Amino acid sequence: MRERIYAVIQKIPAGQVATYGQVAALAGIPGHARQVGYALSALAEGSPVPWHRVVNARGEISLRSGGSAADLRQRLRLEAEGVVFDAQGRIPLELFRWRPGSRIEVEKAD
DNA sequence: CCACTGACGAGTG
DNA sequence: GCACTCGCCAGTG
Repeated sequence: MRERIYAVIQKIPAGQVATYGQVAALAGIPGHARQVGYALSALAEGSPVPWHRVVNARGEISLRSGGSAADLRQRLRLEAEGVVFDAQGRIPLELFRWRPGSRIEVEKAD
Protein backbone atom coordinates (compact mmCIF):
# COMPACT_ATOMS: atom_id res chain seq x y z
CA MET A 1 0.00 0.00 0.00
CA ARG A 2 2.68 2.49 1.00
CA GLU A 3 4.56 1.44 -2.11
CA ARG A 4 1.77 2.91 -4.20
CA ILE A 5 1.95 6.19 -2.38
CA TYR A 6 5.71 6.34 -2.68
CA ALA A 7 5.43 5.70 -6.41
CA VAL A 8 3.18 8.72 -6.85
CA ILE A 9 5.40 10.98 -4.77
CA GLN A 10 8.37 10.03 -6.88
CA LYS A 11 6.49 11.38 -9.88
CA ILE A 12 6.32 14.86 -8.40
CA PRO A 13 8.62 17.12 -10.45
CA ALA A 14 11.17 19.29 -8.68
CA GLY A 15 10.10 22.85 -8.02
CA GLN A 16 6.53 21.80 -7.47
CA VAL A 17 4.55 20.40 -4.58
CA ALA A 18 1.58 18.12 -4.11
CA THR A 19 -0.91 17.93 -1.29
CA TYR A 20 -1.62 14.80 0.70
CA GLY A 21 -5.07 14.54 -0.78
CA GLN A 22 -3.66 14.97 -4.26
CA VAL A 23 -1.12 12.25 -3.77
CA ALA A 24 -3.81 9.99 -2.39
CA ALA A 25 -6.03 10.62 -5.38
CA LEU A 26 -3.19 9.94 -7.80
CA ALA A 27 -2.38 6.79 -5.91
CA GLY A 28 -5.86 5.61 -6.63
CA ILE A 29 -7.19 6.15 -3.12
CA PRO A 30 -8.99 9.53 -3.19
CA GLY A 31 -10.09 10.69 0.23
CA HIS A 32 -7.39 8.75 1.99
CA ALA A 33 -5.06 11.63 2.63
CA ARG A 34 -4.32 10.27 6.09
CA GLN A 35 -2.83 7.13 4.64
CA VAL A 36 -0.45 9.28 2.64
CA GLY A 37 0.75 11.09 5.71
CA TYR A 38 0.94 7.83 7.56
CA ALA A 39 3.01 6.30 4.80
CA LEU A 40 5.41 9.21 4.94
CA SER A 41 5.73 8.88 8.68
CA ALA A 42 6.96 5.36 8.08
CA LEU A 43 9.50 6.52 5.52
CA ALA A 44 13.15 5.85 6.17
CA GLU A 45 15.66 8.69 5.99
CA GLY A 46 17.46 7.06 3.10
CA SER A 47 14.33 6.38 1.09
CA PRO A 48 14.43 7.46 -2.60
CA VAL A 49 11.21 9.36 -2.05
CA PRO A 50 11.07 13.18 -2.37
CA TRP A 51 8.71 13.40 0.61
CA HIS A 52 9.65 17.05 1.06
CA ARG A 53 7.48 17.90 -1.95
CA VAL A 54 4.39 16.76 -0.13
CA VAL A 55 2.56 19.39 1.90
CA ASN A 56 -0.90 19.65 3.41
CA ALA A 57 -3.90 21.31 1.77
CA ARG A 58 -2.93 24.67 3.28
CA GLY A 59 0.43 24.64 1.57
CA GLU A 60 2.19 24.28 4.88
CA ILE A 61 4.78 21.74 5.85
CA SER A 62 3.24 19.08 8.01
CA LEU A 63 5.23 16.81 10.19
CA ARG A 64 5.00 14.28 12.94
CA SER A 65 3.97 15.20 16.44
CA GLY A 66 6.15 17.57 18.34
CA GLY A 67 9.04 19.73 17.25
CA SER A 68 11.41 18.26 14.75
CA ALA A 69 14.22 19.51 12.56
CA ALA A 70 12.80 17.55 9.64
CA ASP A 71 10.40 20.35 8.73
CA LEU A 72 13.22 22.84 8.47
CA ARG A 73 15.15 20.52 6.17
CA GLN A 74 12.05 20.10 4.07
CA ARG A 75 11.61 23.85 3.71
CA LEU A 76 15.24 24.39 2.77
CA ARG A 77 15.05 21.66 0.17
CA LEU A 78 11.97 23.17 -1.42
CA GLU A 79 13.51 26.62 -1.48
CA ALA A 80 16.55 25.07 -3.14
CA GLU A 81 14.24 23.76 -5.87
CA GLY A 82 12.72 27.16 -6.49
CA VAL A 83 9.69 26.94 -4.27
CA VAL A 84 9.03 30.06 -2.24
CA PHE A 85 7.27 30.54 1.07
CA ASP A 86 5.15 33.53 1.98
CA ALA A 87 5.41 35.54 5.17
CA GLN A 88 3.21 32.97 6.83
CA GLY A 89 5.60 30.16 6.07
CA ARG A 90 3.23 28.71 3.54
CA ILE A 91 3.56 27.83 -0.15
CA PRO A 92 1.26 29.55 -2.70
CA LEU A 93 -0.33 26.36 -3.98
CA GLU A 94 -1.95 28.25 -6.81
CA LEU A 95 1.54 28.75 -8.18
CA PHE A 96 3.47 25.67 -7.12
CA ARG A 97 0.89 22.93 -6.97
CA TRP A 98 1.81 20.05 -9.23
CA ARG A 99 -0.54 19.59 -12.15
CA PRO A 100 -0.37 15.98 -13.44
CA GLY A 101 -0.81 15.81 -17.15
CA SER A 102 0.02 19.45 -17.61
CA ARG A 103 2.86 20.58 -19.85
CA ILE A 104 4.33 22.93 -17.32
CA GLU A 105 6.46 20.09 -16.00
CA VAL A 106 9.27 21.18 -18.27
CA GLU A 107 9.10 24.90 -18.68
CA LYS A 108 12.36 25.05 -20.59
CA ALA A 109 10.87 22.94 -23.36
CA ASP A 110 9.13 25.39 -25.57
C1' DC B 1 -8.86 -10.09 16.94
C1' DC B 2 -9.81 -5.39 19.50
C1' DA B 3 -8.61 -0.62 20.52
C1' DC B 4 -5.97 3.39 19.86
C1' DT B 5 -3.22 6.28 16.98
C1' DG B 6 -1.97 9.27 13.26
C1' DA B 7 2.92 14.10 7.97
C1' DC B 8 -5.03 15.00 6.55
C1' DG B 9 -9.35 16.83 3.99
C1' DA B 10 -13.71 18.78 3.33
C1' DG B 11 -17.90 20.74 5.12
C1' DT B 12 -20.42 23.80 8.38
C1' DG B 13 -21.31 27.92 11.48
C1' DG C 1 -10.34 33.06 8.03
C1' DC C 2 -10.86 30.21 12.31
C1' DA C 3 -12.87 26.48 15.33
C1' DC C 4 -15.28 22.20 15.44
C1' DT C 5 -16.90 17.55 13.57
C1' DC C 6 -16.88 13.42 10.85
C1' DG C 7 -14.77 10.23 7.71
C1' DC C 8 -10.83 7.21 6.28
C1' DC C 9 -8.05 2.92 7.20
C1' DA C 10 -3.17 0.89 7.74
C1' DG C 11 0.17 0.02 11.71
C1' DT C 12 1.24 -1.16 16.23
C1' DG C 13 0.68 -3.27 20.95
